Amino acid sequence: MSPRKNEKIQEIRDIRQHELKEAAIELFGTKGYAATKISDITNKAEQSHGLFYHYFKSKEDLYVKVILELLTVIIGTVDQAEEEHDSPLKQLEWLTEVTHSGSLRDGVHRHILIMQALYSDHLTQEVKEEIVGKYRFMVERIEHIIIRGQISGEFIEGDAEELAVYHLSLVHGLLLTNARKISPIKVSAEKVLRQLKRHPGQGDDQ
Amino acid sequence: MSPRKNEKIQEIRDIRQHELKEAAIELFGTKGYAATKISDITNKAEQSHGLFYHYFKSKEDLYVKVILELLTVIIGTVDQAEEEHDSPLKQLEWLTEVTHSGSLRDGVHRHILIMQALYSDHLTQEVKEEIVGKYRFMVERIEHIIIRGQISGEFIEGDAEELAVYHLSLVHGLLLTNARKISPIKVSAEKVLRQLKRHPGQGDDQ
DNA sequence: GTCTATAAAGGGATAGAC
DNA sequence: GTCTATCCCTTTATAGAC
Repeated sequence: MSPRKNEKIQEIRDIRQHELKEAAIELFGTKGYAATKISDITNKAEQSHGLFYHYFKSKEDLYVKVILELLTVIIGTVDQAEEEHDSPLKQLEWLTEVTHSGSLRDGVHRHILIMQALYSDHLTQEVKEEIVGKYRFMVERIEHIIIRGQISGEFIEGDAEELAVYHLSLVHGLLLTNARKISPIKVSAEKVLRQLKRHPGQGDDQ
Repeated sequence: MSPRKNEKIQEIRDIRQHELKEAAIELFGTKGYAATKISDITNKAEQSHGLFYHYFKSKEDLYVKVILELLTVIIGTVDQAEEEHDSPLKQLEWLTEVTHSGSLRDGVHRHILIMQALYSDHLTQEVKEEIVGKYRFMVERIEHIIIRGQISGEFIEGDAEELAVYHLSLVHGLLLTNARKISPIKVSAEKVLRQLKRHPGQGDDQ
């Protein structure tokens, strides 16, 4: 078998796996893990049922791989926010916008999926810990941005961890609210950051 | 059969049904609808598997009944907030506290369950509309409280519907964050209402 | 009203042909 | 690498005895 041939085969493998992952993200994110059937995933990815098991050991295998990849991407987004913007306020504004952007396919399902994963109880202890660890790391990064914002005077005073929880809870709550189409609103980063931003003119002892 | 006897039988029916509903609320709320087995419910309620079908037509039947009842209870809580407190700010503070109170069993699972129901897609159109209708009614009630708070000058200006969505999203996001035990915090109504409360001293043109 | 046993269906996973 | 057919376990739902 020529090296050229191997390359081609590897390319096909990558494409098929990617198709399944993309389908899975949307389905897991909307229906949840338990309610999503293998056949739902393969149908959406336009593959046969059997082929699934050529690429993933099991439904849970795919699930865990997808979650961990998404967490890595999200952490990468935090990196990007810190690289591309100077002020902590601008960093969180940009992050918030990115999180809510991409009409469905992009950011939203991915974040919803992470939330569900953190909340689910069907994973083994080890896997769960790996996921929680990555998530915690992300929260800590937000926390540090908030601390720098407090020092610069852009953000209100208070326990940074608690403020991070309030901020992320609002972001995630809005994602869920917009995911179901009941009272969808255009999320604005400025409005999200209302609860974190310092109001000039009061207690300005900087 | 004496009337006394019928009463007794009815009482047993009510108790059994209630036990199943309570168990279902906790399980649906933590594991989700699809992942919850009938046997999970009957085990928790300490009943036999078969008895379930003596009280409910199906798993979905129980689910729908529970959701609709919970929505009625939540709307009743909004009524209570308006009866027992005068100022819109106090009303929302009280509601927020009540929602996050009751260490697990009480409020929290119930609200999480509602959120999941609004977001799920396995229900028939009619049932879904009934649920969404009740939920919308609740959101409108919050909206009206916000409008009154804007008139009284307690709340910031802006589209009341949008403000209601931000408020409820934060409340729900915090419920979810606290439900998984990753970074649990003591939710304070005052902090939740930071994003809604007017800051004295700026634009005070009342 | 309550239980155990069983039927019926659904869906995850595998086998084997192409 | 891909597909169809099938296995088999899990879970919903029913039957029938007590």
